[in-house]
Amino acid sequence: MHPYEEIRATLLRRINEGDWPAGFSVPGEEALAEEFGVARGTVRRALSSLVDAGLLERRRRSGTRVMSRSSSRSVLTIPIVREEIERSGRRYSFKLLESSVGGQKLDPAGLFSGARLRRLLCLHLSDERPFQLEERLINIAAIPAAEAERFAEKNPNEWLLEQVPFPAVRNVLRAEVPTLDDSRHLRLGPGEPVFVIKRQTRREGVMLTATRLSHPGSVYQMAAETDDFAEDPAQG
Amino acid sequence: MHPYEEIRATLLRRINEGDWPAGFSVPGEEALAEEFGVARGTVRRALSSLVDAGLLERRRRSGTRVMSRSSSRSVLTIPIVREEIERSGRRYSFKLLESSVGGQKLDPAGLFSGARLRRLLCLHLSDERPFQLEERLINIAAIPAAEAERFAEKNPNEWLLEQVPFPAVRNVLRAEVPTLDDSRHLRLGPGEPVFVIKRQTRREGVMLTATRLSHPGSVYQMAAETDDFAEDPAQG
DNA sequence: AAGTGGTCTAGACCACCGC
DNA sequence: CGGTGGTCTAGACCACTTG
Repeated sequence: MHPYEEIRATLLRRINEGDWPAGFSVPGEEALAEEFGVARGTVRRALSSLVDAGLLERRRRSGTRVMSRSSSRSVLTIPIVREEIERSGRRYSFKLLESSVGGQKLDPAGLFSGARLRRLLCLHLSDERPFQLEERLINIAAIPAAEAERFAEKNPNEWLLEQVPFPAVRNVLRAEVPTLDDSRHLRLGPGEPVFVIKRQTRREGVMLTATRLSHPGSVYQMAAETDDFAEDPAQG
Repeated sequence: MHPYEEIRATLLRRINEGDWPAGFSVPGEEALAEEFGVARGTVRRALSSLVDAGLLERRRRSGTRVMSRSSSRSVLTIPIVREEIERSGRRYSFKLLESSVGGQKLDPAGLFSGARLRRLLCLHLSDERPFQLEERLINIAAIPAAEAERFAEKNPNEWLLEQVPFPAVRNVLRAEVPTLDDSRHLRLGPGEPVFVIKRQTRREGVMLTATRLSHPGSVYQMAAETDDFAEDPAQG
């Protein structure tokens, strides 16, 4: 175990066991470096890790303080539909149900401020069973190739990742009563809700896509963990 | 803008514009340091940031490569119920509905491997309207004070955060048909689904709590963003 | 065996901000 | 103004893994 890991673990223990309660003013970096017998950079690295995790807050001149935990940050890993299905041992396929090109009438919420848009409705299947219904708007000005693309081989999701591999993404998660399209295409049980992800992607401030993904509630779930959860295996 | 930020932005552009496609072998840290005219530590910092974001992968001896984006990692911020409600300008209150102490019969899934458990059923209200139903199991061996606590002033959530401020957390999110308890307490509309969070917390490998949180689907949603989303404001 | 990334050091200077 | 954290440097040595 490296020095910075031990220092991180020590500081974490002091916080979680109440030695350093919320609001406590942590010794300066120079002082900690002396206490642990390391260079300032090493103790800084341990502190940074705890700042990223939301346990500490640093401010110039006034020093480092223990945060009161008002929220926890978990990492939500959002897989690619096809890979998610194939990893579970099922066969993936998709159908393009609707496709059109247009302007503001496709974007009632005004997210794209009037740009020309490609609209797609696409169903993703797991072993021939409906798994995800995707309704997507793509900004043609930002991604010109989106106007003519047929989406015959590649699904819109993966095609877009080739155009812009790592956009900035925002997801909103909801439990909803199925829409008409949902009921038509997802083959839901009676009373079954849908798990909805509303996603926006941007690159350098320009809105690229807005998407609504709906899934049968009985077959879909997402997991989110704090960074330390995986490194902290349950005891047998 | 600091050198490491500019370097990060440059590398990001090379990846997103296809100069460095998935699988591409990035020049070594020494070479990049020379290209940008900085110390190796500085270029390393930019690389680390992209590794954390999932864009790059580093391996000793074989070098740094561009990842193919098989998933995206978003940060899910999970607020404290009371603060979430009060921030929206409403009045928070809660009711302890059921409370008991027992062993394995409370834990059919066997998560706690037979430990003595405290079980709570608790309703959280926003302006007197049901907002969240909480069913929680607490490991008494790990948190002895949980056996006798009355939860009269503080709700279980916040009381536990005083005992263990920063546990490791795993959340599973689902859209579900309401259970009997949900319908009884959440005052749901006809056909309205519930948004369910199943949460486990651990500290140093020991399971602390297992909780099911259910919310009326019509009033609840969660948001998850990539790190760069906030820094990348939409254009007017 | 060698070359890559991973860690650490000792020091310098800067930027912010509370006093 | 002074003291804190923030950035950067130049160099050393280590650890892993692949050829």
